[in-house]
Amino acid sequence: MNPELKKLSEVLKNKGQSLTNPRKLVFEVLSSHKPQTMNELINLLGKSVDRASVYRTVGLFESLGITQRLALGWKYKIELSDAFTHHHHHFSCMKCGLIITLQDNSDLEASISLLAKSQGLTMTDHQLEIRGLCQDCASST
Amino acid sequence: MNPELKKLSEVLKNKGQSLTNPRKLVFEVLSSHKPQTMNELINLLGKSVDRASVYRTVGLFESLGITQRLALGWKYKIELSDAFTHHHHHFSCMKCGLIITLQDNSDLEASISLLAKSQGLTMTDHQLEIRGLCQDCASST
DNA sequence: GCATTATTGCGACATAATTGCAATAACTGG
DNA sequence: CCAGTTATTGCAATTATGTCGCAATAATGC
Repeated sequence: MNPELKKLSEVLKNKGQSLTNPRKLVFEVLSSHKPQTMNELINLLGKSVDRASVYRTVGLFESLGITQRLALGWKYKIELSDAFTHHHHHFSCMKCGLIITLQDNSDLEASISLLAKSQGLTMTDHQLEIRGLCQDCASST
Repeated sequence: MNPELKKLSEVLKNKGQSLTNPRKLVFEVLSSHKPQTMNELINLLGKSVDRASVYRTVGLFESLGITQRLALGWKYKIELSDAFTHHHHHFSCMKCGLIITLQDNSDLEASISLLAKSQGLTMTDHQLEIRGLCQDCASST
């Protein structure tokens, strides 16, 4: 069992949830692909996991903090949460739809938590999407 | 005609689009309310604008840069774009659903554009959502 | 392994979004 | 300011997306 899957198994067990086949499959698709819309997820899984179960699994994963949903482009997408990947932000190319993962930046993170703190807000999470044109699209315009 | 509406009229005319009543109404609701989900928008407009026309209008507004959609909490919401309001970010309380508008912060904005630039990306737009607990919910826990 | 309990897949339902088309309203030139 | 032209609307039908109850099935603890 690969280490990622092992971690999933532990998280589930900790919360009194079982590691079922559909959950493994959903997790595997999420760990081997970029952020997915629900439909992409459902299509990738084909008939190996039922539509309803995909929704239920994603709902469970979200409530356990295994995945997070975020808005990219125009659709919301699902990706593994920071506990399974490294915290990052996203860039979406509005022309070709390319999504780029942007690595963490301490200045940025500091500004964000400062902003929350200055308003007396308790931040658990945040997400930033930068939209624009990727290098290829920008140069071919 | 109020100045906001005047601006809308100009933008539409510039793009060869007409200023129709439904478009005015949708715009008015958006300028006098916090970010709206499609359904909130549809309900607020009642039978004065048909469901389908609300979708079509929002689609048009988005393509012209009059509105932008953003994911807050778990739902998509529509708001006027930066050209009609001031640039800002959002905080969503994950307990009570409260949405707070966060005023611009130059450090933050600088970090964001730097991040994009360092990757050779052309940024046209960005959005940040901070999630957590508002003051009331944090203190009543 | 076997019993217990949670989870799944299926079909039915509910809600959200899109489309074709005839009726209507907005813009243009006179 | 009016009539002709063209885009836009409202309506009804359709499709897509998400949810639910329940019997069959699979996972866990012993």
